[in-house]
Amino acid sequence: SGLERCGKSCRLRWINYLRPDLKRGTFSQEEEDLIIHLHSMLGNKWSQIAAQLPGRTDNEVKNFWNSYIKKKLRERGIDPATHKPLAEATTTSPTACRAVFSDAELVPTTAALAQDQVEKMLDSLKMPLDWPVGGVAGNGVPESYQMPSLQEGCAFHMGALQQHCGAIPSASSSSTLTAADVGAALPWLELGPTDTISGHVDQYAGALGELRWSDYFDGALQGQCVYDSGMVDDDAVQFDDVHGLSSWC
DNA sequence: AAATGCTGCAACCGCAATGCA
DNA sequence: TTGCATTGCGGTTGCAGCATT
Repeated sequence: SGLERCGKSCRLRWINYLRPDLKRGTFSQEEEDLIIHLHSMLGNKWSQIAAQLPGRTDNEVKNFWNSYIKKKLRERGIDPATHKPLAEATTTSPTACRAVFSDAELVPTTAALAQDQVEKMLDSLKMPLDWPVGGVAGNGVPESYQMPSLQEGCAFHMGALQQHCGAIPSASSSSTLTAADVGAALPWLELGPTDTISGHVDQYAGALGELRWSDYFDGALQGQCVYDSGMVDDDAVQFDDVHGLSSWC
């Protein structure tokens, strides 16, 4: 054609349009699910998302998100930016503001957490608890807490933890997770000497490594998934602590 | 048939990171 | 170390094609 393209423009056109290995055509349901899943973990990291989709470019993924998925999620009452129900932004009701967590935000606890460790954790997080145990101090703060579901297999909301504890190793960095990482990220765990915390670290790292797509609960009333049922992986990490964590919103 | 609005997507823009002489 | 070119990336725009009025 008579179009004049600079080198940069040519390169871009090759990458996004002319490359022979591009898949083209509409996105499959599997690709759509994967994009939503990865976006919940990575945000607008289009190149990283596209890297998991053979034959798709970051530009294509970005356009697909902006033109289709975003709209679809909104129609389902989900905020595309946060992957949480839109209702959350307009209400303070504890039952209505239940978070929609992605796998990346969930880290299974260990059975080894002692009750005093749990209490310490909840206290350090300053959670507005709704299960105080053992009376209330003069300042109105419960003296101790009960977290019935904090047992093996339940999960924390990583976003909330991150606000209080700073950087927490992400799933993508789990391969390099060390005891020091966990200790630095989760100081409230007070895991103890190195030789005794390896089990915790292994479990933490292992759980991160096995995180999979699933479990987007709105949970407010029926505990149902806010996304299509086909997008749920039944083998996903069990998340059974929605009740308590809902009060964090 | 014409005007207007909407949508999808290729392309553009600007910035940061990287490579290299 | 410095300066320039190239590459990578994410946000945004322009526009063709389609739908609606």
